Amino acid sequence: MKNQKGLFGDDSTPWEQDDAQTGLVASIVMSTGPEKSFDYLVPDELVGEILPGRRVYVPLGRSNRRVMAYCVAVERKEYGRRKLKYVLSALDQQTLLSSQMLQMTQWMAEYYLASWGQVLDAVIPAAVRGNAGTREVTLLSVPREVAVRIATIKLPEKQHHVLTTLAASSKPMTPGDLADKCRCTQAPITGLRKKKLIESEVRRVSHAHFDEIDIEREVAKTLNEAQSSALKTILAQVSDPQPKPILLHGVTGSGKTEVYIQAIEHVIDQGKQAIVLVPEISLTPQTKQRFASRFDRIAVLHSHMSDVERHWQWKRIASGIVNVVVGARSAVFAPTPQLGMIILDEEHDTSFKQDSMPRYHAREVAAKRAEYEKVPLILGTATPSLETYYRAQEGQYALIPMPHRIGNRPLPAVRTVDMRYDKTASFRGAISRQLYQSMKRTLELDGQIILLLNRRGHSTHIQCPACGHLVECPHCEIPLTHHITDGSTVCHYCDYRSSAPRVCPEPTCRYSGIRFSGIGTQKLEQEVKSKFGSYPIIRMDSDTMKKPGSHEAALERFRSQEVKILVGTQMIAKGLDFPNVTLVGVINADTALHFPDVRAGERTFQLITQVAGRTGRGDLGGEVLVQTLSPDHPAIEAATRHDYALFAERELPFRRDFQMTPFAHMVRIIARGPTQPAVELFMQQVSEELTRFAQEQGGDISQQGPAPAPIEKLRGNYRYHLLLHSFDRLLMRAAVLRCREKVAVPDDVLWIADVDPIDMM
DNA sequence: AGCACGCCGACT
DNA sequence: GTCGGCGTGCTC
Repeated sequence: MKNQKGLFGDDSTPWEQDDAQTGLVASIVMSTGPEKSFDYLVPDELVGEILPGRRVYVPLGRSNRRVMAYCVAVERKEYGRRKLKYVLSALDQQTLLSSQMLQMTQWMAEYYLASWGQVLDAVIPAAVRGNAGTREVTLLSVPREVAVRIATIKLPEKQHHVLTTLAASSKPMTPGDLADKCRCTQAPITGLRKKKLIESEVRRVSHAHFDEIDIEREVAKTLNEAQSSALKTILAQVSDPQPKPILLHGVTGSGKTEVYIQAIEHVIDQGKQAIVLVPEISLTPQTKQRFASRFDRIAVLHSHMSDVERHWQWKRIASGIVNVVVGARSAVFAPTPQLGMIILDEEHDTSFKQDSMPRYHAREVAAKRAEYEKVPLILGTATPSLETYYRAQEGQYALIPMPHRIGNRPLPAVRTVDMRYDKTASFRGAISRQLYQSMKRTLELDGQIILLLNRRGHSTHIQCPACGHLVECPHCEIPLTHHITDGSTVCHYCDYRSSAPRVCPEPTCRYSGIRFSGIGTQKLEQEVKSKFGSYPIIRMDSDTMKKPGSHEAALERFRSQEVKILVGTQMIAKGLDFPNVTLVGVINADTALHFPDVRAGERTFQLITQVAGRTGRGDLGGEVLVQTLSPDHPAIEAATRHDYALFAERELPFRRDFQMTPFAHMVRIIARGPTQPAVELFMQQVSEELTRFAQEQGGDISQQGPAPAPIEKLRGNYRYHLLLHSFDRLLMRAAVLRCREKVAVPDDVLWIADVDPIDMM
């Protein structure tokens, strides 16, 4: 290309051009590079091809290098005296994003401090962007005016045969197919194309085909009174022009899924689609089948899908063929053309939060999408997140309580086992005498047992085994982390440091055996084997469940009752429905409780409640034993009583006082790099800039840290973090943006801002 | 993110 | 004189 300046007419400086110009202007955003949006002119020949929600190529910079970008708006408007370049070409022949999706992604970019383009990259699967499983083909057809006079055209024999064959075909053909059918080479075809008797079109076609899941049909179940009433409330929102999100707060086993299914049936009757979001781990065949047995034309999206299939499913959904989309987190972006409802099951589940940029929470994104599409969002759970519960309390969300199980089955009795006294009884294992006896009794009655142990490698808090006293930071009330190497303790929130106590600091106790404890599932498995060697046992944790399909296989062995005892981490706490499970044992309820995390109590409550819900589902009843060193902890106590309201009542004031969710907004800043001092210094500078900004603005932003992250070193990188709290979201956002602008980042340091953080490690 | 520009030191 | 190091700033 020659002198690019010439492209823009004259080279006069802006102040020489008085009149503002008008034209068709496309706003575009890039996924990489500058974050702001750019304006380009749409050339006449591309009008109708350059549309919002499609990708385009544009020239950028002095060298006019060709970059890919998303078109987010097209508008005929005055663009002042600026010189605008022209869009080069369109990349997509179809629109990838509806206007609501564009709005929603713009909101995501603003809220999660990401660039719009980066969000769009996360929303459109790479498989779709790359047109996986398709290829370009040339399709030949006979123009109408040629077809009518075909008999009158004088042609060599071969060409005539080819032309009549093609004209007789109902569909356009590829050159290869046509040649095969006419038993000739490409030569006559090329001849006809040259004579303009055959026209060609280049199109992208998919060669992929996947069979629909063929599953036994199931008929609708009759709803009980609570379910019918829930359905009625939901349907009222469906017909509301401005529907509210709904919290379906139903205890484990209250029959929420059947309510979802019947609500979806109504949505489908209206010719609309529903999206069902489930936690990552729940995408096991059971969930799949539950929905597939009730709906035709369902798309199940899961993480182990090939690019080709993902693209194929995306296209199917976009075409409107699919009635129901079931999937994890990212299914919230499913391109349903006429969305009628979003359901988010197990609303409290942390796997709805994305752990890479943009770090969105599917629940929040779903709420936004539902708002823009004017459809109801149904949040179902037995243990709502406090964020959702608080919104329901405030009337922002509608609330449907379902406090009883189906068939009025009682919730299982939950008993705590106070582990503080086992030490004196010269007992050293992970299984207390009470639990041992219950297990023995259960096995004798041919029942099944689930043992939960939430082992984490770094559960290095210090707790007195005699009195249960926990060593906490004097400033944050967060458990101090014990460093075995140098005998020190650190608060990973505010960096308070002291040396590890030799005796229990509790004046009435002073026990000299104070230590940090930790036992993993592997060790537990051994202990169970030595005690109940004659019974088959299976262990499920991330170590034993690495192979794809192993999860399903393990659960099948348990379902068939071949295996009597299931030992595992929190992956076994969710959604399993085995009527023969009559005993659940929580080996150490305190592991989640003493995480250096603002939600530690909430997590503990949820975990115990959810795992307790795995029993008492059949006619045999069920019992739950919770082993703990802190039986009086509010979260554990509330969980043993199945009393969510009690838990919330105690936890919310604490959250308010400490300026935490759901009252205040939080942003966690994490930096990492291969050299510890560089990361530490950088975070110091970030912290100073934040303080300066807050002072300058006279706003209230509180800071915890910087401190080394609980996982101080990960894959060779030192990690530091810093937690911001504020009631003013926009102020805090501005503070982070200021740091991005002002604080110089060393080459080997990487940092990110996590909005509404969940993972504090 | 790229890429040009530009302002310094080392070389034919 | 000019080749090339990478710090700075802009890209519709």
